[in-house]
Amino acid sequence: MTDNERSDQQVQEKQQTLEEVVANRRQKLEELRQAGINPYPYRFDKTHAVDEVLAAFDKLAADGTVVRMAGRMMLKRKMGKASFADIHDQTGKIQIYVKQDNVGADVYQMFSKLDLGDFLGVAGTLFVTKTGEKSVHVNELVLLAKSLHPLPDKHAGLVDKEMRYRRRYVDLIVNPEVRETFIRRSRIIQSIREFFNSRGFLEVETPILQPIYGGATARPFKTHHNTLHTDLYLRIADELYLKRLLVGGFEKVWEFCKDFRNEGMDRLHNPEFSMVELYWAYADYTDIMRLVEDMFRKVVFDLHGAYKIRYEDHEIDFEPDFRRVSMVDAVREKAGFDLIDMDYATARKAAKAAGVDVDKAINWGKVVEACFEHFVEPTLIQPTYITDFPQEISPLAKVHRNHPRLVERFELFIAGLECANAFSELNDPDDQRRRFEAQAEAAKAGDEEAHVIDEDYLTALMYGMPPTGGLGFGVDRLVMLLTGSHSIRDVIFFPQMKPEREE
RNA sequence: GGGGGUGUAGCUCAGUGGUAGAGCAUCUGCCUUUUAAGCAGGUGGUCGAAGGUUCGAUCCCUUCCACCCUCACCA
Repeated sequence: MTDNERSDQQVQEKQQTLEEVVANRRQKLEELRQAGINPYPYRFDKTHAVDEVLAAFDKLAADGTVVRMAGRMMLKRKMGKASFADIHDQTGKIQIYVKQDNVGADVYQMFSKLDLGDFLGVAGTLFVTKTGEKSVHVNELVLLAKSLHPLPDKHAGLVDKEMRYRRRYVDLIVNPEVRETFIRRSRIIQSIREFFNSRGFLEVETPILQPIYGGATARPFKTHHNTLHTDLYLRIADELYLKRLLVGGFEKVWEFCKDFRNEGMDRLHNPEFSMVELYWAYADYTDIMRLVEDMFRKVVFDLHGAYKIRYEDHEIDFEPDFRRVSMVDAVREKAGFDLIDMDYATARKAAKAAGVDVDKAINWGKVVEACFEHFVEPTLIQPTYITDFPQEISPLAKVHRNHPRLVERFELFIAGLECANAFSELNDPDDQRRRFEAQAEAAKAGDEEAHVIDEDYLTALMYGMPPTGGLGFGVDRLVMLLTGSHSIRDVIFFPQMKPEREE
């Protein structure tokens, strides 16, 4: 080799930056095409998934069955004229053994140049190596898709959280536990659907684009319809539409809904998130409590085959009846004072003396809520229904049958997380109008999240809505609980991120 | 919005007031039962961005950007 040739070779060997690695893979792509190989063929006849092969390995190996498998090459160990490689499919990974004698020199030459990340299809028989690894003895090998972008470190994987969220597809390739979390998410959703459908609830769909938002207290995302020349809002809740369906004569409806709230983001909040809402005519909030308990037990058991789970250092048991305690009683237990008969000023004084921050508690209900959050909420580890909320903080719930200051409402807490919210729904149109008007006052006083008056909804109530129990729960939080995830971002495939800046 | 942390090669990470290192990936060679294959050799960086201090900054200071944690806010 002359000096000139040597330096040419060194120039050609330069491929350090990402751009150059990609360029090198493109070069291989071109070489494949020159050799008459389509690097992106159309299909592959696959007979077995990895888990199927591993489950029936002994029999398939003994029979000499030819299996046809496909997946992404994640590791490659080349030893001259024979190689091992690990192929991953959705169900797992398996080792393949590619020997020049078996596949032929041309195919082996091609295989030698394939990169980690390429998709392969192989056909072959099964055998166990000297070291005991279940493997595929490949007789036929085809490239199914060329990968141009290198994968993260084969051992350390991808750790950087920003990259994992922004490029979830890479996260999924290299971090198998992420895939497992999302498979569980899917199972949970299936289990919920089975439960409600089996109880005779009709799964329905209601608008995401709404002219007036409502059903929750939150700031909305606003958009514009060009042809109608009108502003629209992405829904913050489905409640008011589902209840219109009860006016219309449906008795048991529910919906899996994506809701959107234009608020802060943290480990429990993503601007777009999944809820289930459900409405049940002729039922009240005690019926809903029984329903929720049954649903949680089914979902937990379907997923874990047991009623006990672990979450963040707690063992949580779904088998016993969920505890029920009213909000003021819960505060009395922990704080030692009883708010139920105090007026606003007295309650506020008592709360302040106990160290509760009541600066923003503008009425009795808000004081009760502040005391509850201060003293009680963090202590609610086992599934607990907190019932009978103050009226001021519950504009869509019916007044309590035994107490005028309270409404028939509960929230379910598990592991300190708020996991469900339900009422005996307010169906008195005049009372509903008064509650909306109180919200409008609050909005005027600067509450950006107060309810807007929805005249059409009030009209619907005037036609008459049966007594109804209603429920809402956050699907993402339930998935967090059941998958041991600390952040909502770990149970949403593509959580909201700030757009990357163009450099 | 407050506080704390992180940002160095494609990935995972060391490191230093005198313009940088490892492992993996990648490239070349050898190797027909390896498995984080091995062995030998090679390439690779505007040390997040912009200012400042300094003879000299990746390191010290300021500001900014992104992400993480946490508190606050928030059905």
